[in-house]
Amino acid sequence: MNVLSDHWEPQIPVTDYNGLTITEATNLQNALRHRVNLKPLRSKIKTIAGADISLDLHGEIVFAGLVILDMNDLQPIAYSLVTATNTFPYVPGYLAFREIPAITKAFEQIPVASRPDVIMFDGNGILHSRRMGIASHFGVLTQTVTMGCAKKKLAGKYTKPDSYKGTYTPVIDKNETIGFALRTKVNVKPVFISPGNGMSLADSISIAMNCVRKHRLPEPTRKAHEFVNLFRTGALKEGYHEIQKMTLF
DNA sequence: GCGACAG
DNA sequence: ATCTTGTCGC
Repeated sequence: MNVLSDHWEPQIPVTDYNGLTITEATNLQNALRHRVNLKPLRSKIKTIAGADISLDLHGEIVFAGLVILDMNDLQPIAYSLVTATNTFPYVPGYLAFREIPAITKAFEQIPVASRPDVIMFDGNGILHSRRMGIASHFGVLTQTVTMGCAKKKLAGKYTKPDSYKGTYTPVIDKNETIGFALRTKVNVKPVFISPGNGMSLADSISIAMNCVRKHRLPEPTRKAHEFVNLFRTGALKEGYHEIQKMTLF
């Protein structure tokens, strides 16, 4: 079956991009972009996960993970960690092909009943020249609600938001708003927020702001980065784990 | 041709 | 992304 076919429905996510050429990758992005859903979220979200990867010295082994947080207090309640072999090089605009295979593996390891309402990626959603950043790509493949939070701009133009925390400006490409530059900390470089799939532009900026605490990066992405690094250095083990809630008495 | 360029 | 030391500031 050809994944580029218009009639192909994503049931079992395609996660093997081994040997794909950039031209083929571009074609896949152009085929998937029409499947992105940017309608407003309908239900209130209870949990949100951060997704990220970490690489070993040579960049051959991928340590991937998702950390699920309770939306109320942004505390981690579970995490899923896996390793995978690296197959695709890093090419700006094609990050999805490098990270999605491993992240999908980690996602599928989470029991269906425990899967997060939203997944925040360390990268972009539609803030991409073909509107197909890693968050949108993953969201379409797995039919999940996703968004992106990148540390650097990938596409579009924007004016610097004011130095105050919580201010943001639109990132515009071809006369279209594709995301926002959000100041999460006073006098600190903004982060770039965009919807991935299953939510609107307004939803993405709203959720991002609700996930910011004391740091530049929103908690989901920050925790995901922290956990995959603990995994790479051996402090955490592969698998799906639930975190016991701290009881005070 | 030149500048830009997620992780 | 990863490696790497000190330093400035809350």
